[in-house]
Amino acid sequence: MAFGKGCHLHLIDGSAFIFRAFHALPPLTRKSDGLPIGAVSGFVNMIWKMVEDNKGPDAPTHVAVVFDKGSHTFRNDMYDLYKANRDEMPEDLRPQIPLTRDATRAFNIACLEQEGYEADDIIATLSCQAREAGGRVTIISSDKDLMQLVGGGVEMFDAMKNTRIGVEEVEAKFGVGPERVIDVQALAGDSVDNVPGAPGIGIKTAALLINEYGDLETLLDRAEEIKQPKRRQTLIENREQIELSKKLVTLDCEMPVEVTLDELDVKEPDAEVLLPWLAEMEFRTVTRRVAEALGAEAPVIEDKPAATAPDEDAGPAPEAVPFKPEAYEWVKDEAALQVWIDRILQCGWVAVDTETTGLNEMRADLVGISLSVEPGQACYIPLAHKASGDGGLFDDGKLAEGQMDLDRALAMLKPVLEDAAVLKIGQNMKYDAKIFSRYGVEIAPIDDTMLMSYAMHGGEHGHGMDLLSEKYLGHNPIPIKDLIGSGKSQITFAQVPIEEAVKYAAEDADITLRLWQLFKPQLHRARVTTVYETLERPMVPVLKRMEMAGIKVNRDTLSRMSNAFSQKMAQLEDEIHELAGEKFNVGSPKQLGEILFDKMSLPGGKKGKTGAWSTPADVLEDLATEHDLPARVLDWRQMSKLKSTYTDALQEHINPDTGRVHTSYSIAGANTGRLASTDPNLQNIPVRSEEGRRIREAFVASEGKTLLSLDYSQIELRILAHIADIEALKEAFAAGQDIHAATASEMFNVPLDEMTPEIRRQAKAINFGVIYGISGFGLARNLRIPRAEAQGFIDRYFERFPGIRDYMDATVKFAKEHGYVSTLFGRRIHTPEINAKGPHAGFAKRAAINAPIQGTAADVIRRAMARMDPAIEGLPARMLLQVHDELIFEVDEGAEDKVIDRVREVMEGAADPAVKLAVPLVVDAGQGANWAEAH
DNA sequence: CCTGTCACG
DNA sequence: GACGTACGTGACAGGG
Repeated sequence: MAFGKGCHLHLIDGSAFIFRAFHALPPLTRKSDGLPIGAVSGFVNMIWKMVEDNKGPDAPTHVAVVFDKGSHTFRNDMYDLYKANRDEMPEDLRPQIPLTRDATRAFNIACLEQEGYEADDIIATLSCQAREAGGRVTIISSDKDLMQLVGGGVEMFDAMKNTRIGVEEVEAKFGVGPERVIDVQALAGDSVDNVPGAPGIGIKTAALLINEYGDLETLLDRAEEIKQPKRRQTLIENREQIELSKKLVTLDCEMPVEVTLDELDVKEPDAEVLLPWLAEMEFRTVTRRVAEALGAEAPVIEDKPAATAPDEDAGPAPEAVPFKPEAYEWVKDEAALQVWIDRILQCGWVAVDTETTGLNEMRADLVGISLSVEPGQACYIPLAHKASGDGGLFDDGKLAEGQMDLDRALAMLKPVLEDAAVLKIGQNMKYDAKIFSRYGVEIAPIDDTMLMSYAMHGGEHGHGMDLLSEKYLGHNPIPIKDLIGSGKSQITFAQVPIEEAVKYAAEDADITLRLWQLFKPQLHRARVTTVYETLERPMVPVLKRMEMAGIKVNRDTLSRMSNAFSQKMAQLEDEIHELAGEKFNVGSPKQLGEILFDKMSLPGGKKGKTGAWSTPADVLEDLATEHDLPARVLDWRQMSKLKSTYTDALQEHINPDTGRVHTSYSIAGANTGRLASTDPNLQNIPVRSEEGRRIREAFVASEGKTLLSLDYSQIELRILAHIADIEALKEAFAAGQDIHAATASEMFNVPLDEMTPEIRRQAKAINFGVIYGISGFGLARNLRIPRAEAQGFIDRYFERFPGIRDYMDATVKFAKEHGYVSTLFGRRIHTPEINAKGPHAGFAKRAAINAPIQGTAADVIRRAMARMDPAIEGLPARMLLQVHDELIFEVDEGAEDKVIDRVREVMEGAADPAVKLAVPLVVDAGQGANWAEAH
């Protein structure tokens, strides 16, 4: 196609780009043979982006990539020191130079280079030709040496910063228009290219002089008139050198190029050439994308690591991209953010991390966001960092410089974060999802490295990011303490200087991305993909909604109770002091022990590790039969516990904005698969004692609504019956019998209709003991009976239910062989201590026996929860709390029965279809205006 | 920061 | 033969 008016030529400065890419990007290597290809990869991505982006009205009609050829040019003939201070080309870059040319040809783009000339001269010549032909030119480069070409239809574009450079930008840089740039450069010189210029004169002064005299020649001719003696002398003395410099910096617009503009017309890449080449380079992502765009099938790239690569479990591979905090980008404006968004859309995933002012997701404010799409490449977008102030009373709280508008950044990111085609990767994503949600962004879909670790390594170690990074990437991240301190002098992340924040925050995203790349394929090999996808990951959106909903807590109720407890405690305290004959701190076990066991010489005292007397409740209970003082202390302790932990602390947790209490569930906290509730813990609200149970009256349904409580009846015993395959238990459950009574009947040969509460109580204790990995000692203590008697019960139990012992033995044997035990749904709980010697051994054995039972129950309710939202969709109900075997809902008055039916169906059928339980799951339901009534 | 105690399933 | 033992959690107070 002939080049002429209306045509648009793109000239890509290939040499400059790969140099910049080489230094800016992490040293990526080809997996199969370790060939360094980081710069080529950056180049290919840039080219592909240009191809993709340039389909609009401003699309180029002609394009070429221009390279330097050789190191000797006509400038060296003029000045032998030209570019003489250049370092040797880095060893890892050298092999990438020819590959870049191959890449250009593979994309079917003209590849230009000419002996004796620099790429800049080719660009200059073609630009001039194009301009004369009436066309437009975009030079893809940020090289200042090319800025003299800008103007009259020629502009530049910085591909790495994604910014265009026009006349204004050139003026901003050089202080003169493009046509006078060479004059300024001639005076200022250039240390990079070793252009001498005028000593002592920089760009600022040069621009000043040129603007005053019009151009370099006039300036030099009239140098005598310069007022400043030093400048005058310099210009006069160095005239020759300055004139040489101008020749060096002036690009040759009339060199003999070997191509015509017409030959540079844009051509579609040939899939049959391009795809095999990309595959050979092992660029997985871009190969896939190009194949999609060209409607061709992506060639298979074998995932064949270098022969020297170690086993992936042995630690980080040696070719791993190193961590370089200085490579992380501080995103300051929309253009820079847009570059990241484009990269994310191109690769289809992104690691995301938010920085906030605190750990409470319902109260913390967003301070910044970090992103990473490739190991070693991450950015931080600061949004609400404060300008450095003393943080004191007179700190004006102004925002620091270099930050995007928060709303604007979120508006730009929202489509990506909510894009179903872009996977968002996080470490403990529930936290970030809640933060984003408060800013109107519902992040999805997600992957969570913490939960991947939990699925694969539950029981082996914790799943915090610092630990995972150290263990699996061999990298110790910057501790947050280094930035915000700890204790009293702790500051918020908003007060951290942005330079530091970038290194910390971007590193977190980088680490998360690397962990994800490592874990993702391992999930499958560890056979826990289903566990992760059905039991862990679905908890994130479900718990997010529950936690954000919160539960209404009546402050007045708590406050009144608190006062009542205070009065009662004061009264008890007086009585205790009276009985003791002296005043002491009742709340101090140490002081209490001294009163009881030293002063009063009561029996049964034991000392703990610290040498202080131990005064647990059971010891005091024994003493209470004979003495008033320990009985009063027990009452006091109950009051004290209820007051401090519940009536007082709970009030502090009422969110002032919502009037509700928002707990936070840890998905990966408990080894068995149970959730854990924190800040506050709503899974241990009192219920067993009458006084304690009244705390639940403060947990209320909001106006016009009702609280529902649905809980699994005896779920762990049912699971035991199934797993250990105990006929008698299964039958009792199938018949809907009272399981503890049935156990008692079987063990003690008492007909059900003659069952006494006492016998049933003992059987109940044994049933629980079995689940916990029974021991004579433990049962004896629990039932307060002699150890021999307890052992007799156990023996009899195992006689009647031999399958239980078989299950226990088999489970321990499996754990010893494999190092883990499994739930019915495939969750693995590792038991690293199982082969330990000494007292640890007993613990580990019982934990191994208990884990599949407790864990399966945990899996069941997780499955129910994952299905619950769609099941109750359309009903005026929402799920608020989970307490291991119980779910709490808030529903509109009148909808109770309908919701109970639907929820019960989901809960009772939660094991289906993955596991066909040999026992029915039964759910009991309650309702009321508060939790005490509903339970 | 650790220990003891006690709230829950 | 002695030792130490129910399983899983989290929060608070005391004390070093």
